[in-house]
Amino acid sequence: MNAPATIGTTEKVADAIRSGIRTGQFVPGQHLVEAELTLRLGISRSSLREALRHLSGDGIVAIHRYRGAHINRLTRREVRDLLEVLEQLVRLAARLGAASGHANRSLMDAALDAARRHDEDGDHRSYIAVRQAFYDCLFEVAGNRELPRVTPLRRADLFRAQIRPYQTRAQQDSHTEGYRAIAQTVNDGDVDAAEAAVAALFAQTNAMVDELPDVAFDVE
Amino acid sequence: MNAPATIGTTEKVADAIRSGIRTGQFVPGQHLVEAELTLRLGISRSSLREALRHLSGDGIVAIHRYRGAHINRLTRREVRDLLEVLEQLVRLAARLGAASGHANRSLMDAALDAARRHDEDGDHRSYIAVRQAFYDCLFEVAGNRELPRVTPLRRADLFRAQIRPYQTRAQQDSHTEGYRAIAQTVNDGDVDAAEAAVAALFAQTNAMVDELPDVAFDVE
DNA sequence: CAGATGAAATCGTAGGACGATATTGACGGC
DNA sequence: GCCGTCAATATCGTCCTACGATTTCATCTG
Repeated sequence: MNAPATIGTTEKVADAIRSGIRTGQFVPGQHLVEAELTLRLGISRSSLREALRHLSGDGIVAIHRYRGAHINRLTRREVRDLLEVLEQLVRLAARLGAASGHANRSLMDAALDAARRHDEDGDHRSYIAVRQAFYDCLFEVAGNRELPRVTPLRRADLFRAQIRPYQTRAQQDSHTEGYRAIAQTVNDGDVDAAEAAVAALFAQTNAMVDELPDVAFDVE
Repeated sequence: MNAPATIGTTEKVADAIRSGIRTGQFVPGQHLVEAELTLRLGISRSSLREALRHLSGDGIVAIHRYRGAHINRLTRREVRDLLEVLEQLVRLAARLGAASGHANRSLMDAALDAARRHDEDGDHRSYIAVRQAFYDCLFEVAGNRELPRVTPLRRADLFRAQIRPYQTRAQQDSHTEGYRAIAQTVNDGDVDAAEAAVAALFAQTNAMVDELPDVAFDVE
C-alpha cells in the first residue's frame, strides 16, 4: 500500500489551500494571515504553520520572515522558466507512456470523458478537472513514480489562476484538444508523435504567454 | 534582492539534516525521534516539526502518522525512476547552458577546481563538494530559475548516501570526470555534445545501479 | 508458543506566552 | 504641503505545556 492510512490535519489544510487556489477562493498575491486562517479553517496555529511550510516547499506560497505568507504570484519570466521545465517532464511522461505499450485505454478514456464534460458545461471547474485527470492518468501510464513528485503542477496552477481572466474560451478548448491529442498518441504507442504532441501543446501555451498583458504577471 | 534577509530556525534545522545526510551523520532508514532531535539541535518541537514537514515535501524524510519521521531509503526502482527524471532535467540544464553562449568560464573553472581538490585528498566530503559546486554552476549558467527548484538533487543525496559503502574510488573518479566533460562541452557552447555528455554520465550511473547488491536498497 | 492485554513511548493537535520585526499613522521640521 | 522621525500596533517566530490518539513492546494467559 502506498496510500496513507489516515489523513492528518496538515494535509487537509494544505489541500484546502491548494484547491482554494484552483477554485479562485485564494488569489495569487493574496496575503495569508495566520490568525484569520486558523479561525476560518478551525485549526490551531501549529497545524497551519506546518501546512504553510509544506506549501512553501512546493513554491505555492512564499514566506517572508515577520511578514507572513502569501500566495505566490509569478512573473512572466518565472512562467517561462516553469513551462520550460514542465515541458521536459511531460515529454518524458508521454514518451514513457507511449513506450510502455500498456495498451491502457484508461488514459484516453479519461481524457475524452473529461473533454466531453468540458464541452458540455464549459465551466472553469471542469477545465480544472480535465487537467487533473489528464495528468494523473499520464503519470500512471508512464509508470515513473518520481515524475508526479517533481513535476511542478501545483505551481502551474498558480499560472492558471493568474491568466484565468485573460483566457478566452477558444484558448481553453484548444488546450483541451492538446490533451486529447497527447492521449491519443500515447495510447497508440507512437513515441515520436506523443512527444511532438506535447511540444505542440507547450508551443501554444508559450505563445499565449507572450501575448498576455503585463498585468497578468507579477512585476520584476 | 532575492536572498532572504535573515535565516530562520526552520531553515537552519532543515539544512542541518540535509547536510547531516551528506556527511553520514544521518543514514537513510534512520528513525527520527522528535524529543531526541529537539535536544540535539537545541530547538523547540514546533520548529522541528516545521522543518520535518518541509523535508518531507522534498522526499527526504517520510512521515507516518503516529509513527514519526525517518530518513527515506530508496528502493532500486525508486532510484531508477529518480535517475530517469534527473537526467532529463540535467539535459535541459546542459542544453540551456551551452546555448546561452554566456561564455562563462565559472562553470568549468569551478568544476575543474573541485575535481583537482578531489584528486588531491580523495575524501568523500570533497566529492560532495564537487557535486554541489558543479550543479550550482550548471544551474546558474542555464539561467532557468525553476530548474534548481524542481531538480531532485536532495533526493539524489539519499541515493549517494545509500551506495557510498559499495562505491569504489575508481567509480567516483569516473563520475567526477563525467562532470568535467559536461562542463567542458557546456563552456564550448556545443549543445549536442553537452547533452551527449550528460547522457553518458547517466548511462554510467544506471549501469552502476544495476550492479549494486540488493542490500544497498530498500526492500519492496 | 500464539494470541490477548496493558503499560510505556511517541506522535498530533491545541493553545498560551513573549520577544522580534514590519507596518502604519501621527507628529514636527522644512 | 511634503518628507523624515518616531511611537503604536499588528503580525510573526519561537518556545512551552498539555492531553488525547495511536503504535510499540513486554508481559501474561491459555
